[in-house]
Amino acid sequence: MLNNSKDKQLSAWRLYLASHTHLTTHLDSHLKASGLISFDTLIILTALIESPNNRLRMSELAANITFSRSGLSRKVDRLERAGLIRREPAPNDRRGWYAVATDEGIEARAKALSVYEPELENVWRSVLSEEESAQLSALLSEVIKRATG
Amino acid sequence: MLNNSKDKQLSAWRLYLASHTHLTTHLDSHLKASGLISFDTLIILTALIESPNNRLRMSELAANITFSRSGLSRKVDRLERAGLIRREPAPNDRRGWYAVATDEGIEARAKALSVYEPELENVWRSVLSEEESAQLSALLSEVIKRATG
DNA sequence: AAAGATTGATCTGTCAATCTTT
DNA sequence: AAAGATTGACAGATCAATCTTT
Repeated sequence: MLNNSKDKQLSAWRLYLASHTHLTTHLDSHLKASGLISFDTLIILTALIESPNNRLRMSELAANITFSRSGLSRKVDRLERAGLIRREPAPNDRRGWYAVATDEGIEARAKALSVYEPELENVWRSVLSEEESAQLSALLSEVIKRATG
Repeated sequence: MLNNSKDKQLSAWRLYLASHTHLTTHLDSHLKASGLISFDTLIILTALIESPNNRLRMSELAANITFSRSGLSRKVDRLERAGLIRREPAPNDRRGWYAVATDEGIEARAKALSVYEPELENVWRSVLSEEESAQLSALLSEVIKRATG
């Protein structure tokens, strides 16, 4: 009864969700326990720092991120108060703003990565061999490509 | 420079996160657009309904779920107000409570599944072949097994 | 004292409405 | 009128403190 293709998909999906929850909560708690920036903040700073001049328009940043536009405004507010990001007006469009990673933000991200990356490597290595990891990457790239293409 | 095993892991991880965000937001918006229970509620009701007598101790439910214990209390409050769940005292331990899915909750879950499952099947089929899906399931079961075992 | 669960205070997220510029 | 972004009002999540029972 549980053998048809639909149920296979449903159980694959459940595994997917369960593994995601497990891994993210583990990694996130490691960051918090070390008194570092949160995972969300890490993602935002990374998006900025990987862009030219450490900056992205609010709308571009929102597109990279899970948050709604208004949620992002508030998140950037907080990060600005914390000194990790600053806002700059867009030169050619007076409606627009850039979010820019500050030096402090760049440093905070580097510190977080120095905890996060080894731990990610640890966790990942403890659950998948290098070959399996490559297999998984290949599958997921296909997922992304077909989902967005 | 991006060829060592650590960077492979990091990029696999990014793909994993990106695909998760993409798929969950898509599916969740489908539920909301249909005026049905949220995805979180679906997960909670499913956990209850798959347990004996449609019930689980609060602490057991919390273990199945992302939420913190206090977060779960509040969520169950709301679901109780909505009539989808009721609380019953545990017979042998007067500290404890069961969360029990009501008939209305069982029905609401069935309705949500009738939207969610076909859409999940749609999405999943559009991004992975049946063989790929089986491969992914196999990999993820290993992840879960090794992460929790 | 520890376990099961809830509550108070506070922070974060979201929707709809708003403001400014195009 | 539409695009870029923020704000007000409210719902949801989280931490620590609390209460009850073991």
